[in-house]
Amino acid sequence: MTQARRSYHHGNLPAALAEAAARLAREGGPEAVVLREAARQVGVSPTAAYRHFANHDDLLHVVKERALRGLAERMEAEICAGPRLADPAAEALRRLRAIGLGYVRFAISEPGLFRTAFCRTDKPAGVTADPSASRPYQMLTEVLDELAEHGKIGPRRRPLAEMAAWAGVHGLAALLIDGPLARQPDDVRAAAIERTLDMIIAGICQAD
Amino acid sequence: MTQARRSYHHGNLPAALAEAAARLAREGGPEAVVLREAARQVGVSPTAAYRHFANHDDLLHVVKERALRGLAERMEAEICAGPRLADPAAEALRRLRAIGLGYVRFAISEPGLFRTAFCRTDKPAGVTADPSASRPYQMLTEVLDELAEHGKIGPRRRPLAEMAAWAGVHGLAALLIDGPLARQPDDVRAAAIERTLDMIIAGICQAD
DNA sequence: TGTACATCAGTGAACGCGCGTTCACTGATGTAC
DNA sequence: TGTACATCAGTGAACGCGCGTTCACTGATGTAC
Repeated sequence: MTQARRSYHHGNLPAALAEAAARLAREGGPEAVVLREAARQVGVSPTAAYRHFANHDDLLHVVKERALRGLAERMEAEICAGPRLADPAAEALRRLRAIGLGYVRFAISEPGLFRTAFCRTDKPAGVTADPSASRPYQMLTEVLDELAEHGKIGPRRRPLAEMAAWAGVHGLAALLIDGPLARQPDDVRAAAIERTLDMIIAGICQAD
Repeated sequence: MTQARRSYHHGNLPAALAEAAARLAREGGPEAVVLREAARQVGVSPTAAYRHFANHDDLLHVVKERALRGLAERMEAEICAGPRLADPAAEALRRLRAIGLGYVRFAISEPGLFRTAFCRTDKPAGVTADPSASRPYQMLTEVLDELAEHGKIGPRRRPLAEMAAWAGVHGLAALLIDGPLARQPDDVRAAAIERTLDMIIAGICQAD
């Protein structure tokens, strides 16, 4: 895989194991992250993994953080995909929608990783530990602040708007991956995404 | 447990096993639904379960349907909890909110069952199979139709409003059970619920 | 530059565990005459 | 009412499986003199 110098026995086992584990998560979700299988794929004995990871949960934890990073990147990418608007309020609205769209698109294109990003682990990770420290959450807060600044969100409605918006896209992702929207034709799915994003934006942007 | 006639060896093993399995799900979610443990709790050999359930997935499936029924009942109860309003549009709005509140309250009070209700099984169950056939979904559709009838929802916004509303409460439930709202103090959780329900209602009820 | 030694990444065999599932069976129940 | 028999709910032992994890080890790497 990596052409890094093979100075040591393997070269870079921790990274190789994490990558294999991430691949398992990608294909089968958090349940598929099996320490022995990751070692097998790397061509190493299971014991070797314990040189670099405390235990199975530690490995899963690493994959989880990686998945959260992937989600964040997708959201940022979606923001950058569209043209910046001149009107600052309109630009903030565009960004809010882009963030939501990135969230749900990541969930659709990488359901295994998405499920892993929000799976239960012993150690709390990323979002679960302190969401406000995570990059995507900061972007969301920023956008909502701007909307409030430009009068799109009433002062009394500003608090916890992050959670409301998050709930909307998270639920949408769940319905699309596992739920009733999973087996719907693509046009219905797309329409449901539009309708839900509309709901979120209209429901968030309200005077007091 | 049940004082039913002990006409047969056990009396009513299928029901007893389903009940035990439901108890496991209630306490530990879908992962905790273990066929051998259910048999153990009922005081019967694991083999006996196979007289009444095709396999493990079949048992889980039964618990899942049961959980979905519990969710539906909670939603109905929440509708009945409040006083009926004279104005039909206001009454429809009240019901919409009550349905959402019932959904999230069930998730909070019975997280294990809630997670089981939406867990993945081989056989598609209840909601997943055909949501429109389920009782709560019908209630939701009914309420939304009334709102559209009274001009609260524009005709072009009516389609897929069910999914948008569902996404909102489902995501909220997820954030409250596993996510960032799980470890927040009760007042924050309550405020987040209010804020999200407000968002859903305002976002659903819009003219074209 | 060469050698002795400490370090540490990886091995191989084994552990206990608990699961879902199957087998041939037992013994209680209900039924036909 | 009594008896022979079919039915079928439940037993007990065992299966293979794959997991996470631990043990004492080997052998390659880097380092001090």
